[in-house]
Amino acid sequence: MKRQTDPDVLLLQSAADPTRLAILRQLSAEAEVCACNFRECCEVSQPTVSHHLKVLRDAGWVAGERRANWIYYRLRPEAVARFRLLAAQIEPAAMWATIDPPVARRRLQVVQPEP
Amino acid sequence: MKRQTDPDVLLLQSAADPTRLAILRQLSAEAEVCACNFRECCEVSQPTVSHHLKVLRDAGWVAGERRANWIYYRLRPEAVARFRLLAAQIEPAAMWATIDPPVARRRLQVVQPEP
DNA sequence: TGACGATATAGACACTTGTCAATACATTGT
DNA sequence: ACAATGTATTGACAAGTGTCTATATCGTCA
Repeated sequence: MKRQTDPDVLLLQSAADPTRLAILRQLSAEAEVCACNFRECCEVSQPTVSHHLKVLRDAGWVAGERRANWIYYRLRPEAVARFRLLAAQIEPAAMWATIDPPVARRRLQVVQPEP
Repeated sequence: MKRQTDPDVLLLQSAADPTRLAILRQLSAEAEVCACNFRECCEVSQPTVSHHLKVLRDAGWVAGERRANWIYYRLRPEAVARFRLLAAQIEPAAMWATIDPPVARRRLQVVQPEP
């Protein structure tokens, strides 16, 4: 497969799973959630929760803080900000971009992700 | 794997690929792109481009219009809007959500995706 | 009609991913 | 030190994904 060094792709991939999106939604509603509570909203086993939390941690989406036996997770604002920036960049191009005649095979100015 | 009936997950999954994100970015810059031109920005074969365009079409991200031999693709504003709504919903919860004492094992109010 | 170019589909293959059971690790309390 | 509880890791497996080559389909033009 293609190497995915693009951090935006990583951000999207880590969010693009039912269980992980449920975790992100829960963290949007509660600010701080104990790891032990994610089993309820996701209906998966404890190791699976742990696995998904690791994916989200590695992608920068969440951070966990240990308190006694429990680890409380929260959203990382940097990831949220990056995600919103990405969402803002995906938009129908302005109308003036279509005025040139539709010439097939013309050379594209390839779009690059933001560093 | 878990069934993914959640349309937001579908939207994310279809965007979470280097080639497809490149396509979406190109369409954000150009409003209308001939299918034949995507090979340049993605460096993949023609069938692969076609495959990814199908994924994006099925997810509602893009629509193609045939003109003579060529098919011109553009972003669908509905998908863009849905994506932005999703991005707006993922956010660090408000501070007042943390005032209750951190009780492990408390019952969660499970967050559901918007219909 | 037939040739040509653009796009889509089919099939195959390597690789990745999500899941679980079993186990290890960490922290608290007896 | 030991038991109990929460979390992480390991290893295995089925299922999904991205890519290609080969081929089919669609539209245009001579």
